[in-house]
Parts: sequence; structure tokens; C-alpha cells
Amino acid sequence: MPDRNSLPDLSKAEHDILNALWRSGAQSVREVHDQVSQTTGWAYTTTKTVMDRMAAKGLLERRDAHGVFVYKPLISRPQGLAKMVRFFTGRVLEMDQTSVVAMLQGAGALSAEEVEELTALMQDEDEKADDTGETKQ
Amino acid sequence: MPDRNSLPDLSKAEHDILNALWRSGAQSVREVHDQVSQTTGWAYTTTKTVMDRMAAKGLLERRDAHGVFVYKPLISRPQGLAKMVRFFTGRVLEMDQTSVVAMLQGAGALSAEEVEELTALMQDEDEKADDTGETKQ
DNA sequence: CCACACTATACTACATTGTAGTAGACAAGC
DNA sequence: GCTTGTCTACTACAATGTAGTATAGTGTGG
Repeated sequence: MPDRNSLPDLSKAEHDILNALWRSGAQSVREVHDQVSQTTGWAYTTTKTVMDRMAAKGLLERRDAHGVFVYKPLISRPQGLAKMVRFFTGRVLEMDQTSVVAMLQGAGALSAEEVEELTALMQDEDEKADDTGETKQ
Repeated sequence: MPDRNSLPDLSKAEHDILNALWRSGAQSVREVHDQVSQTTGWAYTTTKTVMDRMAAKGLLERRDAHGVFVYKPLISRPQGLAKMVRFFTGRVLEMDQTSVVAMLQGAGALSAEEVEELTALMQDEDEKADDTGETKQ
């Protein structure tokens, strides 16, 4: 796990991979690819490259399971969501994040536990931003 | 304007620039930078590089205004928002986009006209995706 | 047993984006 | 006129997007 106490700023590709893993648990490149390729249109090697880079960065754990590698996410969905939600609400829409998070729960996009974790994470971030003179994405 | 009838897939940096321009109209690099640097922490040349690349891609129009260049967005906010909203709702949250758009209007993040344009754009995209065998980001 | 066909894995590759630094041009002051 | 502060242009280098190719292991029909 890389640099705890600072949430990762995931790229879109990384979100796609993680979504598959959050949804269905640890999987091989082939299994993940079968899921993401439907929406991304990626080549198999693209999925593989992205996943390997994520493993190198400590976002995924790679384990040999009887001949094939299986990848497991090392961050929770709320942890992965945090930065993106902040960016989307604050910078894309320029609106308050709390109302959005509330809505997400209402719409069933997140479970109650996820909302709770996410809320806590974003609050931490806010506090951090408050002192350290803001900045940084 | 690049390849009409396919919305641009904006990066985060591009969103930040466009937001400043949508908010305050055509501006110089310096003016945009003064706005975005507060949240991004970018160096002035970073803002400049991103804006020039956007102009080269046809996302912005660059015009000489008495000695300095002024940049104007060539796409509307709903056009810029479309892909990001789709990505955020569909791929990050895996939820239905319509409820989100409704919420955005409720929360005042978008005007009624913007919501209308955005809704129409996203519907077009949906139809396109329906035939052409899905895929493509 | 063995050559062939798959797959998984590793390397390499090239364009775009993120994020600047530096150099040249020009205007405003001294 | 020389010094300063900007604007603009060019260059740079790492990370990400998006693959292709090469190699190694494995199962399969002879």
C-alpha cells in the first residue's frame, strides 16, 4: 500500500479496473479483461499493462494462484472513490460534495457503510486542505 | 472545432481550464492561471502549456487582443460535461445517469437550459452506443 | 513421446497528458 | 540605453493510454 494517509488519484483506466475487482473480487487479467473490454474496447494487452502498472504502484496485489496471477485491490471502494468524487463535485460541477454523497446513497450507488467511510475520508481531506495552504490535486 | 458530432473526452486539467473560461468568459493565460492555480497549484507555464495544447486541438480559440492572447472555449459547458458525467455515473458509480442529472439540477449545479442540453447530448450518445456495437470511450 | 496451438507473461513502443524549465521578444521604468 | 517583468515559444521528462511482439509453459491430437 503506497503512502498511507493520502488517497490515490486514480485515472479513468484505473477506475475501470478497480470497479471490476471491487465487483467480483480478486481476478486474473483475463477475467478482468472480459469485463472491462465490453465498455472500454481495450485490447487484452492494454488491460494487462494497466493492471501490472497498478500492481507496481501498490494499488493491486499480485499473487500466483496455481500458474496464473490473480490481482486483488489494496484499497477499498470508498478510498478509490474519494478523490474522484471530490474532483467531480468540486471542480467539474463546482458544487458542495455532501449533497452529492447523500444523493448517491439515496440512488443506491453506495451502501450505507460505503457512504460512511467515504464521508469520513473526504472530511479528513478537507481538514488536511484547510491547514496546508490548500493546493495540490 | 474538432470532429463535430462526437463529444470530446476531456482530461481533468482540461476541465479545470474550461471551468474558468465558462465561468468568466474569454481570458488570457494569466487570468485563467490566477483562478486555477489556487486549486491546482500549477506553475504558470503549466497552465500555458495546457491551454496551448487545447487550442491546437480545437477546444479553445486563441485570438490576439492588443498584444496578449485571449482564449475562448469552443464547446459549451453541457458539451464538456457530457462525457465526464457519463463516465462518473456509469463507470465510477455504476448507476443510472438520469437520476444524477436530475439531482444536479435540483442542487443548482446546472441551469435548466444546461440540463436540457446535457440531457439531449447524453441521449444522442446513448443511441450511438446502441447500434455501433457499444465500445469506445 | 512430439510438434502444434493456446495462453499467460514479459518487454518494447509510441502518442498523449501532466508538469514544468529556459530562452527570446517586447514594454515600462529608471 | 540598460534593467526588469511579462508574454510567448520551445524543450524536457515522467506518467498514462494503448498496444505489438517475443518467449515460456501447457494441453492435445497423433
